[in-house]
Amino acid sequence: MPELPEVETIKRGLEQSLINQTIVSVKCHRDHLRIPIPKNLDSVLMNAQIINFTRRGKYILIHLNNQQTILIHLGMSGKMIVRPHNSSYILQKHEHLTVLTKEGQCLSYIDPRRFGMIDIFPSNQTHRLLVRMGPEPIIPKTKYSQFSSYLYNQLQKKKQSIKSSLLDQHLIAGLGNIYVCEALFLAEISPLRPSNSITLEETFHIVKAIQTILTKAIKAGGSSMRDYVHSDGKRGYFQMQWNVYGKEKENCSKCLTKGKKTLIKRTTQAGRSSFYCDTCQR
DNA sequence: CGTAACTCCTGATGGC
DNA sequence: TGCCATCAGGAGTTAC
Repeated sequence: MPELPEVETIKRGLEQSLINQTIVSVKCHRDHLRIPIPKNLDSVLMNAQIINFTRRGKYILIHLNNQQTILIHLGMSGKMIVRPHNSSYILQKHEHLTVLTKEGQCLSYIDPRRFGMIDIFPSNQTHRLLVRMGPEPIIPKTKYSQFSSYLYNQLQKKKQSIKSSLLDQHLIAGLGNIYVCEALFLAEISPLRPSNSITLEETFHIVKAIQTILTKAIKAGGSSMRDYVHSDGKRGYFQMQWNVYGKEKENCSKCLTKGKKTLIKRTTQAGRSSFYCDTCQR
């Protein structure tokens, strides 16, 4: 389940191994993922040169020199792997797209659960799925106040839980279940709180916590990329130490440092698990 | 308009 | 050991 840091890590990997390369082979092994894979994907990619890669929220954009951009989402189980191409290549299980470059690299899109998507749109436009997306959460310190005001104003309009709001990509881009749980723990805010009960000061804490957790995760992802040939987002997760996510019934680390023993709780919100410490998080 | 439920999918896990 | 039920979850879409 790649979230912003994993997607960023993958994007950087792709950047380092594929930029300026020319696509000479495209093999699509399936007609749809979450949405149909465009029928003209082959013809758009064929002979195109890759200008660069960007990321927007959890989407990766591949900008081509033919005025077309490829939009990629990894869903929950998607990954992209780049490796040198050789003739003994064996198709991976759930590999839906294979792209070869003139320079000898092989890019594979693999997604067992097929919640991901691949689409094409003209480079001078914004893809419809990106139009209403909220701002990127990683910002310079000088913009924390401005961002907090924006977020606070949005939260004031919402009755749903702060947990659900932070997962809403239209409010903030890039956060998934794990990082929302962790950010709320750092900010000492209960995931159960109604969004409109969060004060401006608390919003500021949340904004800071999001910065901290995402920056740390990207760093972990970057350092865990053995070499840029592999663009496997999961590796980033493995390096991270979670405080609450997946830690139901384990001791809260923050409480332990204060000599208290509190067990992490798990609850379900909007069909997703939330993990939190009800002593630290209020 | 906002919110919640529904939907897609496979692999891992737990109970019997 | 096998089989079934359950869960995991991103996010667009639909329904209310």
